[in-house]
Amino acid sequence: MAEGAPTGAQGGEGLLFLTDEQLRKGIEAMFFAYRGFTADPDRILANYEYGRAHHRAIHFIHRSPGTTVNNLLAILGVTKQSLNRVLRTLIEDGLVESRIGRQDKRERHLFLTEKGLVLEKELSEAQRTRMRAAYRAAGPVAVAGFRQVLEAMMDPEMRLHFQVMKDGTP
Amino acid sequence: MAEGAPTGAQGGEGLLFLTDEQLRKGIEAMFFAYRGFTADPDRILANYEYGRAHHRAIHFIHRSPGTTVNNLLAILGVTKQSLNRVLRTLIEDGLVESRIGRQDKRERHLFLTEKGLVLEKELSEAQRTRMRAAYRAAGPVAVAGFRQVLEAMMDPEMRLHFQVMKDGTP
DNA sequence: CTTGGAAAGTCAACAAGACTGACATAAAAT
DNA sequence: ATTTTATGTCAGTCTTGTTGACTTTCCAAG
Repeated sequence: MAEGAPTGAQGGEGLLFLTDEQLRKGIEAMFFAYRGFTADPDRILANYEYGRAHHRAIHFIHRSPGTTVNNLLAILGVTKQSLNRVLRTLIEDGLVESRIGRQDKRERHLFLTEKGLVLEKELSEAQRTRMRAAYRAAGPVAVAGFRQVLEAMMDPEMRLHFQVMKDGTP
Repeated sequence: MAEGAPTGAQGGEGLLFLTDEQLRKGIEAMFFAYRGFTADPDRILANYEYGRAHHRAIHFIHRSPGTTVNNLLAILGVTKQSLNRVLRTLIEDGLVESRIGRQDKRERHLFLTEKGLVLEKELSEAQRTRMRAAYRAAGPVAVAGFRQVLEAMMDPEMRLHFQVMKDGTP
């Protein structure tokens, strides 16, 4: 198949096509696609001397302005020390602003600055361009399936973070 | 999914639903799903003091027994120094066998040993189990779409590596 | 009001896994 | 005979992750 659509054994109820071969192809597809998925931002980040960790922080701060460090930790699944190093450089470089919480002054609320928004846009537009091309090539029905499988593949805890974000109310 | 499937604007020709919002959801879905995708093998590898790099080498050697180092380099997209470090430990530990080529004696052909096959099976079964659950939950049509979008997202060069592998003739 | 504990930050040390660059060896290709 | 290719290796660097120990701030419960 030049396409990855299970051809013959598919009609029934989605049992026959779950061969180890089919699953292995899915696994490799994830591997190769994720490489493509990160390739464009990685190239951009190299120009700024940042890495993927910076991109992730920028993405989720943009996604949920005012989010706390702890929130970010839960989403990113790294240690606070690791995140802190990244955040510190972003704050020093003036891409992220950290505001002490008004109710709880222990918390830091994170926002992108103008400069941060510029880099965010550069990164996300590169990534969206590839995603858009893939979506266009595959078509709407395929995209719906793509999203369904990805969501089913997440850890339940991550699925919550994801779903919360889906309706735009962080 | 609860939704994620573009509902209204989808019927037409797959243009209207490509909003930045939809694309951003796809980007986050990739991020969270890839985390789930690697979580189970990562846990297993930790017990053996191996990392993801070892898993990748094991996977592709299993996939294409007798593959050369150069082949592996092209597929994995890392430097030879990086791959060599991983291969060396796998060979030392008796998981991988390196045989000098018969036609071209410069080449090393790589094979999993019995021991290597055991770890490969443990890793791939964990990964397949998650993939199988996701496929079952989403259904065959979704799986076809999943594969289509992933393939469209790959770099063209990687797509070649992937397609070569799809028909079982490495 | 005092104290316990949570949230955040910091410092230090370390490891995996990527990178570059330089160099070595063997064998194939020219 | 020379060049190119395939592989391996040494040395050094960078990013990003880890643990562990410790401090500061501050909310909240006793």
